[in-house]
Amino acid sequence: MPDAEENRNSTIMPLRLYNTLSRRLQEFEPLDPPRVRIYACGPTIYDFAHIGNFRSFIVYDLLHRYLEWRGFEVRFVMNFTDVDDRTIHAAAQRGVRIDEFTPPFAEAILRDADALGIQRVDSYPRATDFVPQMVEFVERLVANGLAYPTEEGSVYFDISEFPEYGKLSGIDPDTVRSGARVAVDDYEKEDARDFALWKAAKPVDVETGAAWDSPWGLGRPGWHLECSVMGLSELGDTLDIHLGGEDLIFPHHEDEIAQSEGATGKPFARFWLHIKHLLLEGEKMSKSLGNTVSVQELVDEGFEPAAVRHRLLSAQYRSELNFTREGLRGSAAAIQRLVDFRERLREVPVSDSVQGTRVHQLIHEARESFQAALDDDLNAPNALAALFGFVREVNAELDHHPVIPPGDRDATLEVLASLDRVLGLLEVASAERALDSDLASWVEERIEARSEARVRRDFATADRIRDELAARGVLLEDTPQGTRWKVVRRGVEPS
RNA sequence: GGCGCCGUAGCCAAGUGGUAAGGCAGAGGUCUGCAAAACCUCCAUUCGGCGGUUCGAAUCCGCCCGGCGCCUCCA
Repeated sequence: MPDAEENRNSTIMPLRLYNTLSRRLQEFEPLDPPRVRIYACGPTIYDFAHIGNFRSFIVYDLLHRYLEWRGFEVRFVMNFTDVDDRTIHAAAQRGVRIDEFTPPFAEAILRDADALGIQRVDSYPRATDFVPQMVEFVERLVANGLAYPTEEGSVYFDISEFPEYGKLSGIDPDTVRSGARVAVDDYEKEDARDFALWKAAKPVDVETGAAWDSPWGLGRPGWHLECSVMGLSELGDTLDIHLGGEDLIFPHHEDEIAQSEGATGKPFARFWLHIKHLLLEGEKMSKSLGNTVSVQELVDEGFEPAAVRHRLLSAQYRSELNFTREGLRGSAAAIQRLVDFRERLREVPVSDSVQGTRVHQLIHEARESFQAALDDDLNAPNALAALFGFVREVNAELDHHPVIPPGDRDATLEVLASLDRVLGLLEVASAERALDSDLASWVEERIEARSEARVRRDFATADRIRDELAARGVLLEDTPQGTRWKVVRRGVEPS
């Protein structure tokens, strides 16, 4: 049975999401059901992404998967910012053009995203592909009296013409502290709070290929403008959901609203969701502190991507997540528990002539609480609790029923797969555990030798073989159906 | 200075008025040649501290302590 149909029909409770705009939990219903249009602020591709970026991307993915599981038809767009101050300066430092400089970072991010089981979205627009639309958009704002060009060839948004400015962040523009960061701005705005839509080209922009012709001369789009134009171009005037990191609320998203609504006269995004930053080993992680860690580095340390995924899902997206190695080891164990559970089900002896188990009841309860958890503003920790509670209960049933009806087994495997279409944990773990056949046949050969030794009751030999396999990361389990084996990777041991 | 968030067991983390989910780690037990896996039992009379409201508070209010975010281009 397809999830979408089943879950949509069984839906009693609405999905509620915390909307930064209203500062409340709100029932989510798309403008044009069952279609949902989502725009997520993606990374600026001037460097490799760290685990903090991926917390956001994992939450984007959780929402994406859950909406689909819920039966919505999702169109999901995430941009790559490939022209802004940072990409230009980084490219200039290396003496290359931005179009040579940025692509490898986008590729690296997608590679890590794939490893973490983040579903590819429908479109990954790059700002540089939308410059004509951006110019046109700025012209509209100027025509609407919301923007003004300067003599040097920049165009600024005039926030005094947009009374609702501040409605997302709650910031009153009149009280914005005129701080050091404003002072470094070397452009000629009418008001320090106005923001650049279009920036007159500087020599470094031209050198790095980051300058385009416009009615105001050679220049380049401002960062805020890029996201508005990509979002509107790809999804239409009103988005159902706009996603981003909490740091983007102000000014980035505030400015997106001002521009977009100023240009279209329609609400830009109905729901704004913001993902809280994570802590790394109890400390703020940032490039300036030099304590960032990447997905690849964690993999090199011996952690599996499925464990990283589990850890990133282990806190609700609006609460702080303390990302630690110790926690990651716990996640690896949790993943192993799931993998073992599925394996146990796949191998459980079945017969039509035995009494049924409680699994149908357990399945019902698990689905209910799983959905209730995610309906509650994507409470992934509670969804995980529902899953693990189910695993424990079914394991207990299996302990009491060595043989079960095939329907019980199939239904259990089915619900496991269904919940995992949202969580993606088994999906990622399975991809990781695909083994080369050489290792597999060697392991099979050693197990055969060990089994023979056990039959002879030569346990010394049997244990030696088991140790030999363990040294290669292969663990054995003797079951009534014979010896099972698995490869485990739990990350580095604590020092 | 302005706006806002958080502090729950060894670790991670749910719970926002009715008497503390889940995962990891740990202890004991069942099973096993021994293990592993699985299951069972135990593991916070208590939720940073002190007051207050209430029949009842981790949950609401106040103060204090500690940690943190944003305030013009950091997910």
